[in-house]
Amino acid sequence: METQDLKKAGLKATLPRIKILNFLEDSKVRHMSAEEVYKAMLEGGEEISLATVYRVLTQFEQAGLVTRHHFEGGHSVFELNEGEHHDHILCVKCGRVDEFIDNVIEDRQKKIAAEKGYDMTDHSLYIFGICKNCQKS
Amino acid sequence: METQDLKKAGLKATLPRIKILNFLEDSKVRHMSAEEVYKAMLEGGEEISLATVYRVLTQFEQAGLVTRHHFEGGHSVFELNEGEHHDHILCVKCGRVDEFIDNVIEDRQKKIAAEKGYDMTDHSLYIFGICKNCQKS
DNA sequence: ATTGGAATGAGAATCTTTCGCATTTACTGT
DNA sequence: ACAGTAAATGCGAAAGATTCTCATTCCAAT
Repeated sequence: METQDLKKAGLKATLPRIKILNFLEDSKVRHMSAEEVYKAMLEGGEEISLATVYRVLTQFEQAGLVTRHHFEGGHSVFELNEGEHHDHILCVKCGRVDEFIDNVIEDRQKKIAAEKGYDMTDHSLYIFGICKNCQKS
Repeated sequence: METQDLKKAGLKATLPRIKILNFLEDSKVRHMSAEEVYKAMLEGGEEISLATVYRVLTQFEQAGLVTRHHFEGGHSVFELNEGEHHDHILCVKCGRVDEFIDNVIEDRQKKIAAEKGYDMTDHSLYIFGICKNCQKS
């Protein structure tokens, strides 16, 4: 029940929040912009305002339910937090996204932050390249 | 002579481009938004249009003269390419930016790209944390 | 000096995201 | 179940960053 998840996260279980959370959980696509969530809701016959989608996604982010990624072109995409932390590798030609976890890198980052006198809170790592498919063409 | 640098980069040596390149080279600050470059030019008594600043910075990016970073809040900053590649660690409180290079991480990235079948072209790594100064307060 | 094509200036337009405020909704105690 | 209250939503307007349009100007090769 999503209601429980929301309350656990300290959020009132309102209809828009339940619908959006549901949608993110059911969606096959892992990275969605606010606009895409909004459109998908409308197509699903749900009445919702774009402003609310933004508000809810921001709240979800603060509550730790989703992660916001800043992509090119000045727009953000959101990703439901499930399973472990991971980083991304993406194809600059077709936009394909893969995920990976690498403990060596994770550890080095902590070490570097410490060396520089930082108390590390987070990090963001993207590898860009050309995926197997796009290399053929 | 900046004129040469521009021509080498395949760009016509126009006044706005020369002025902006000059400014980036002389500036103490390494990371500048288009708006900041624009304001600095105006204050320096140079007549220039904001649209041109954007155009020129984008061209510089394509020509490999500068690197564009996508920061929070949906705005970009530009950094003159000089010296070696490096990554960034930044303070989430005061916005301070430090730089670092770590060959262990660089190597792991190449390895990961290869494993996933990607031909790696680039990467982007940011560590976020609280800097020494901000930890006190 | 002349000229064709690229670059610029100015402001409008676009895109993403946020804000303000009137209305509605969800939780609390009755 | 019911009313009260604070929080959440919808809507359109607004903001901020970036891009576009097109008339004018500049560069560089002749």
